Amino acid sequence: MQIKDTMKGKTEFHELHKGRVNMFVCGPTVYDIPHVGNSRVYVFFDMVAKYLRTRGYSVFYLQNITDIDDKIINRAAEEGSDYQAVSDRYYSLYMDIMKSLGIDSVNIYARATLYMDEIISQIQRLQDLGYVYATDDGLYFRIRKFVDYGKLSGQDIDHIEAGARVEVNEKKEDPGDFAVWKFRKPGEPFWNSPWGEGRPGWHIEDTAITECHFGPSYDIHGGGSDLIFPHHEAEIAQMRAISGLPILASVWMHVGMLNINGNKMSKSLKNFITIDQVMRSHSREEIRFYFLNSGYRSTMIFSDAALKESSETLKRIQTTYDKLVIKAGGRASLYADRQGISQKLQGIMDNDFDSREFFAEIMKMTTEINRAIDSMDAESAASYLGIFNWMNSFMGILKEKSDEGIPVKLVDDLISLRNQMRREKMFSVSDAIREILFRNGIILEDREGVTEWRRS
RNA sequence: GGAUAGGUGGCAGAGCGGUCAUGCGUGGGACUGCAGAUCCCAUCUAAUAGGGUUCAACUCCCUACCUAUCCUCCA
Repeated sequence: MQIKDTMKGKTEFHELHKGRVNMFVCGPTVYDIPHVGNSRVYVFFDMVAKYLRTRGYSVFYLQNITDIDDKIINRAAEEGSDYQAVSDRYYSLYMDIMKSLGIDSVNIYARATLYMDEIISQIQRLQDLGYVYATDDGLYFRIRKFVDYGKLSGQDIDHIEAGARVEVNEKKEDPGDFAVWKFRKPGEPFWNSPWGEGRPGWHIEDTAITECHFGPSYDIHGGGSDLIFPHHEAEIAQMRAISGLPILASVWMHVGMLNINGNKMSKSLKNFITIDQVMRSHSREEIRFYFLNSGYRSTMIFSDAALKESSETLKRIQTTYDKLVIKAGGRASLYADRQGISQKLQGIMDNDFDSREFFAEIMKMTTEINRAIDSMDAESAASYLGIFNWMNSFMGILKEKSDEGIPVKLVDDLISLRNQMRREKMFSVSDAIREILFRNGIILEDREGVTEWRRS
């Protein structure tokens, strides 16, 4: 398998422990409703985890939940409740949304506040090694002591414009130094530590969590491309300072942003559309396909038109799939892929999860199937169906229709009655039968003198 | 100012040193009592501009211009 690493470019993937992939993806800060842009990252890595599993890897997918942070505290203050009420509410909302997007590949959602001992232990070790110093408002990491700081993002510390966005804190040794522990301010939640009451910095949560589950290094680290600097640089600096190892993660994968009207969709710009809003008018499958049918690293332009367009495309795949189900009598065969199509598709996916190219190939296959379906035997249909099912096991873009509803025998009988009416040119009756079946979830299609049907 | 990723047909969007994906849209055709679905054909001699390398560049190199993201809140 080849995976494109943010720093090294496309490289052959070698897992650290044979057959095992430890993957960590930056999860949300639970202070608000997730928006569409956030969802893209989680849908993508859900696919990655599932695909790697179909390739035989035992994947441990770990995601953090930042449940203590300035924004959570601010939110709690705004609404006059406490931070736990806020983080609990948005955590469970996040989980609901993940569920409705079909994201079920994560092994552990790790809440930062449950790892306070590990966080304090990391800070302690960093301090013992001389990487951390105290000011009157917190403990900071000396970025200049860690020589590789900036390597991931290609940044040169001396060219970083201090205060480009955030006010310079004069008490720090270097404007780039970041907090690993923030001392308690009046009214804020706090934990005890050897340095006094306070709470952890943002970056230390993740390294504490990953060290706890994976140790000092692991295979894949994923997240949105806006986290490359400084968040992921900080993680690398913290963990490698402690471990002395040459890497934190073997591969760094970053998913592109979602743009809306020429700008990044973000909470601070207030130009975001929440995912539950989109889910009101689009199915889980449509949303997943929309994200997955594009290169994961590119910026995506979000619009209703684009979403609608990709839904049209998906409908073609779904319709073909439904026809195959009927043709194959529901029997799928994974081992009858005589043309080696799934092998070809796998080769495409093995090339840095090239889902865009993958779907281009799926569309070609769809056209071929549609061309041949009328004269296709059940065995071939079952073989194609096997490919679709395999694809769906990691893409999650097809609805599997249940056999519930009107029994097949009754449908067949009604169709022959309707066709008799048609022969007798009693079209009002035949159309009425079609309409009744439609209202009961059966779509009829007359082709080449034969009436085919499928469940809607 | 620095860093990163890009600029492809009406639109969205890949890959690739020669054969120019894929989808959507639009127009036409086939099949149909109608509808739907599907197939076929067309839209297509697409590549920000200017240089260079090459037998050959959309693909590699250089310059300019433009866009997005990051420069310590962000997925």
